[in-house]
Amino acid sequence: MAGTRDRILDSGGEFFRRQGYAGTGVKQIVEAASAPFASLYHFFPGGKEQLGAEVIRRSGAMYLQLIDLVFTPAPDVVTAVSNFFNGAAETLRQSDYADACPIATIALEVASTSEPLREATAEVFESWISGAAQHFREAGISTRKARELAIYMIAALEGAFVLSRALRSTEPVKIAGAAATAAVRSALPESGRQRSGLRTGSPARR
Amino acid sequence: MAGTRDRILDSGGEFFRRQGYAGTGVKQIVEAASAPFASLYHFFPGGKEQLGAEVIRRSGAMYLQLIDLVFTPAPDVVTAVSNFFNGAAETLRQSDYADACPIATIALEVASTSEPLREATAEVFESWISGAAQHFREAGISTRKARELAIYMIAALEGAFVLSRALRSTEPVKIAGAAATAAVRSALPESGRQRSGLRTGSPARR
DNA sequence: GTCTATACTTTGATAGAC
DNA sequence: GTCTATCAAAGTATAGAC
Repeated sequence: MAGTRDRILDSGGEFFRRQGYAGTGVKQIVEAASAPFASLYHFFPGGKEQLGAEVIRRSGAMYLQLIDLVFTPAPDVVTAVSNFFNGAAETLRQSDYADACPIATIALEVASTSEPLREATAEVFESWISGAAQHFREAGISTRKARELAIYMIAALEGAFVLSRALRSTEPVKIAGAAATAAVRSALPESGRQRSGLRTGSPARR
Repeated sequence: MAGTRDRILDSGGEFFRRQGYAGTGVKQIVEAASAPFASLYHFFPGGKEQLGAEVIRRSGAMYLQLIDLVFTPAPDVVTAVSNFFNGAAETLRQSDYADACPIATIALEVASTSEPLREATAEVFESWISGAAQHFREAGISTRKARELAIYMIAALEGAFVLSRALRSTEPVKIAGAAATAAVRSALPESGRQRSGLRTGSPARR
């Protein structure tokens, strides 16, 4: 049984992802969370903005776990990237194109309207970039190139989400996935193209 | 002197792009447009949603013109793509990371909340895809591959916008631009890699 | 087409009893 | 921590005179 505070955070996360930050009312959030209205301001004295910031960081941390969950067991990074995009496409389809990135809508909304929230989204994106880059480095890619690939992969996914949700088609995600996969493959060191996922000699991750 | 109706559309476009659809009030729009409040419902009997739909289509048409404006005079499509991303990065920087895609924020907001607006964003994205694909075809790329490249380029740009606005850095746009440029280059037919922009024998465009 | 005024709803947020 | 009641403000939208 999740606590009231957690239920509010979960509920907020769902609404913000699907309807955006400005488009979601705090009353709607607490109602769906089966929480008393006053609890919102009890747990989040900073009101909607504090709730938004915590939702962003919480959703961001969960998505980072998902990245690791896909990359770690994969035989190599190329397969991991492919699986990542394929999984995203499947989630998109199953949710009727509602569930894509948990913070992209908020990120665009608040980028020029709320510094605290903008910073929260920036921290999350930075954590994803670091996380993905780490996996690329472990595949033998240079630090600099690994970060570029990570930024590029996340950008391709985010942009594909925008198109796929608007067009109601998984085509953009699939095309972006193919492109990202190809980019990662061509960035692998020669020796790594056959067994890129090998983690011999690497210290514990992160 | 622009008409009242046009001023309202322009004003709405600016606010929607920067603050999103739900985050912008109609009063704010007409006030900034120096238009009487009643004019809004005179010109847009469908209220905010009709205004939103027209803003989306209007902004989309203008951005399509921008695509053509960048691609047409470029010596080749590779240069065109590079210029396109560089221009976007410059606009982003000059506007303090406020002006990126005119409809991306709205697109994510309405994808699961308003079918009329979602359809408007879908039409716009489809027009951009067709427009960009046309330029790629003229460079000798197959119809199917040209569409894929167009989708991919737009997705990379949209996603890079999300990251760049959140991180307040042009790095993502530049990295995505480099990747998109490379993808287009490698898709060119052998004979076209030296003189890809040559439009000999092509019929009038669009 | 524009003006003033207003209806109605929802918003985020608070007070005070329990 | 939760309840009920309530607040002021902002939201969209409309009416009717000019």
